[in-house]
Amino acid sequence: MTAKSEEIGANVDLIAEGDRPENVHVVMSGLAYRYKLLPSGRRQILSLLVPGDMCDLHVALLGAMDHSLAAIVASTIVRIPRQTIEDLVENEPRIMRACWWATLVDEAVMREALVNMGQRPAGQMIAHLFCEWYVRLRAVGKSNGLSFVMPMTQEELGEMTGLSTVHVNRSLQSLRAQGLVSFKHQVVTMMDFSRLAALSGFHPGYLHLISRSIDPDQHGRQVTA
Amino acid sequence: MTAKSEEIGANVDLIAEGDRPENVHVVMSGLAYRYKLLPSGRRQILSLLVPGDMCDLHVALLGAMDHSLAAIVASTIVRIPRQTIEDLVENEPRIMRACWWATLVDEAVMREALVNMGQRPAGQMIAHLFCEWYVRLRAVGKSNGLSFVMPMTQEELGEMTGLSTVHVNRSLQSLRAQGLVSFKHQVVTMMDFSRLAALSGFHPGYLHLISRSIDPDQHGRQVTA
DNA sequence: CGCCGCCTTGACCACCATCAAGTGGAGTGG
DNA sequence: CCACTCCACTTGATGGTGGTCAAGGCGGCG
Repeated sequence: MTAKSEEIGANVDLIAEGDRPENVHVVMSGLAYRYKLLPSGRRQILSLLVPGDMCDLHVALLGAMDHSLAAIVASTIVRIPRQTIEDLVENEPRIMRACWWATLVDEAVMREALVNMGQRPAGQMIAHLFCEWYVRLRAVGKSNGLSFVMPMTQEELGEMTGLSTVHVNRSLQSLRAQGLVSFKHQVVTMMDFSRLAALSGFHPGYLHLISRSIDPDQHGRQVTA
Repeated sequence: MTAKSEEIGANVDLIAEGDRPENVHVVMSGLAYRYKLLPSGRRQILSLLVPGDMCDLHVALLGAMDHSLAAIVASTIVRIPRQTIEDLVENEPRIMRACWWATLVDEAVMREALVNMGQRPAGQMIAHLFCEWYVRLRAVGKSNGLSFVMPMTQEELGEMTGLSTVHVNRSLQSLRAQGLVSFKHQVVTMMDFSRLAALSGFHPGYLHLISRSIDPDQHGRQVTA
C-alpha cells in the first residue's frame, strides 16, 4: 500500500480549514501540526503529528476541514486518496482498527492538552509538553539519550500553549535555571526527567503506550501493570 | 440492540480513571461529562455528553481509562458490553462508521475547546460555550426558543474553562449586563445570539451538523440504530 | 426556623500580555 | 574578512486579566 510521497516545505499547508478533504495525510518524516486561525490573526496550534503516529484520519468522513494542517519544517508526506481509505475500511478491518486506535490516542493527547491549558501555570505547562514529547519520541526511537530534536520556535511554542512569546522565553529560562530542561537551537535536553515530570504532573498513562509496546525498556511504563 | 438502562445519581462516576473499560456508555437522558482530577485536587472537565450525541467509544479499544466519566445530574444510561461493540464493528460496518463519525465530531469539539482556552479571554470563552451548547441542543430538539437547560453550577463552569468560580461569576454578570446572555437557575437564555456569536468568534462549522443528516428526521441521532 | 449550597461582592496580588528596545548568530554580498 | 540584514531570542517596564481569600446574601429544604 504505497502511494507517491511528496516533499513539503516548512510552513506550507497540507490542507486548509474549509477545504473538502480528498486525502488522508501521513507524515513520513519531518513534523506537522494542526492549527486554527482566529480573526484576530492569532493562531492556536492544536496538536503535532510526528513520524510514527501521524496518520490523519479525521479527514476521511467529514465534509469540510474545521482546521488546517501544515508542515513545521520541510517534511515528507504521503497523500492517500479518500477512496483508498474507504476500501481499507471495508475490506481490512485490522488496518481500520489500528487507525481507529491511533485516533483514540490522538484524542487522549488532546484531553491532556486541555488539562494542561486549563489547570497548569506556564512553567508546568511547558514542562509537561516536554515530558510528553520526550516519551513519545523515545517510543519511536527518535531520541538518543536525554535529548531530542524539536524544530519549533519559542513563538510556536507559545501558539501551542496560548502564552506570549515573551512569557514562554522567561518560563524556559526558569526551567533551565532549575536544572530541569533546556531548549536551545531546536534541541530539547532533559536534564532531570523525573523532577520535570513531578513538577508538571506528567503521568504517561494517557499515551497508552503499553499496547503499543514497540519499546521494551525505559520511561513511560508505569502503566505496565 | 437494546440493553438494560440504568439510573445514575448526580455526581456519580460511570467509570473512573484507571479502570479497565468493560462497557461503552450511552447517555439516554440527563447530562454526563468527562473529567480528570489533578493531585492538587483541581479538576478539569473535558467535555459534556448530552443526549443525542453521547456515545462513548473511547473505551472500547484502550486498555485503561485515562479520564473519568460522571453524571452531572441524575441520568439514565445504558452500558453496552465491550464484546457487543466488537461484534458490531465486525458485522455492521454502517453502525461502526456512524460511531466513528461521532468520535470525529467529538474531537472537533475538543479542538475548538482548545482554541477557546488558549486564545480567548474569560468572557468570550464562556460566551462561546453558550453558543455551542445552544446550537447543539437545538439540533437535538432540546431547546425551545431562546433558552435551554444546562444543569451546571458556576463552579463546574469554572472547571470546564479553567477559571475560578469568582471570575466565572463576574464574567457572567458582564455578559448579562451587555444584554447578551443570562444563566440563572440552570437555564441559559440567549438574549442576543448573533452578538454573542460575534463577540466570541463562534462559527458552527466545526460541529459538522450538515453532513450529520444521515438520519431522515432530526439531527444527531446516528447512534440510535 | 435554621442549615447548607450556591451565588455574589470586595480587597488584594500574581501571573502573564503587551510594548519596546536590544542582543546574537547565520547567511549574504561587498 | 567584514559589513549588513534578518530572524529568533532576550530583557525591561508597565498594566490588565484573572486568582485567592474572606465575608455576606439568598433561596431551598428538612
